[in-house]
Amino acid sequence: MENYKTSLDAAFHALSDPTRRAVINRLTKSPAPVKELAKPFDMGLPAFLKHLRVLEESGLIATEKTGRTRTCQVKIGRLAEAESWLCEQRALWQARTDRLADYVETQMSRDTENDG
Amino acid sequence: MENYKTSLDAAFHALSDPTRRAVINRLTKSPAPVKELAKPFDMGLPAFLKHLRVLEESGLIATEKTGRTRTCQVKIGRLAEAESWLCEQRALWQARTDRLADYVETQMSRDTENDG
DNA sequence: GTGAAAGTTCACCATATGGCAAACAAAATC
DNA sequence: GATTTTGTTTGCCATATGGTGAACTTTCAC
Repeated sequence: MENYKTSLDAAFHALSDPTRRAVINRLTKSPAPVKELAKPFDMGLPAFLKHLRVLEESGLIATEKTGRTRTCQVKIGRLAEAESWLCEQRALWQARTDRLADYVETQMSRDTENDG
Repeated sequence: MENYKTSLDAAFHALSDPTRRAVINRLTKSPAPVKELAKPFDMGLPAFLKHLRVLEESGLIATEKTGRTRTCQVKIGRLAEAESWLCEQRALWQARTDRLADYVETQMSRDTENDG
């Protein structure tokens, strides 16, 4: 497995796979054991366990084994970190487009002055 | 290059690399040509171009060549799509924890009734 | 205590990723 | 028109990813 340096690397990587996103989506509704999580997917348990491990190592889910079943649940913090990063980028972009709109407006009113 | 089925696959994959996230961050401030974008990074142009292509194929940026320079800019829509997905998951999780809190509260008040 | 259930580990495979160096193309500059 | 600048293509490499089947462990139920 690759060593993702930052938590964002690992979180976004984990989210880039549809199986893993579906698992997250399922887990937002309630915690669940491995077998139930794996049921909707057309792949063997070993492959599915790899996905779970990617999710766990990214910090997007936590798992705990009691008896012979392993229960998984979402850790909302990591999800929120990723969301924050995206929000920040959108805010920066928005700030720029706002400044640009201001500038264009200023130019237009200046042109109007010159015309009048 | 892998064929990501959905735009979310491609977007999250693109965002899982620190170089590519840095490029997005830079581009939120203003469009820029390839060479300027590549300057902060300790890698050759060919490697950097691969990153740019991943970003472009994911729809997170658009590029246009005029003369010998290629100018890149953020496409905010894709960023917003990814953010929306995360927001949705958080909302689902929140809804559940709210229901859970309600339930616990109900149980507690019932217990109090039984106690009194 | 036998057997099924739920995970887990292992060895293996094809393909994708992320980097390099070198050669090339096209446009701007002198 | 020779040179530099900017980007592009090509071939190559090591490692990561996402899957498989087979063997194994532990726990639960009978």
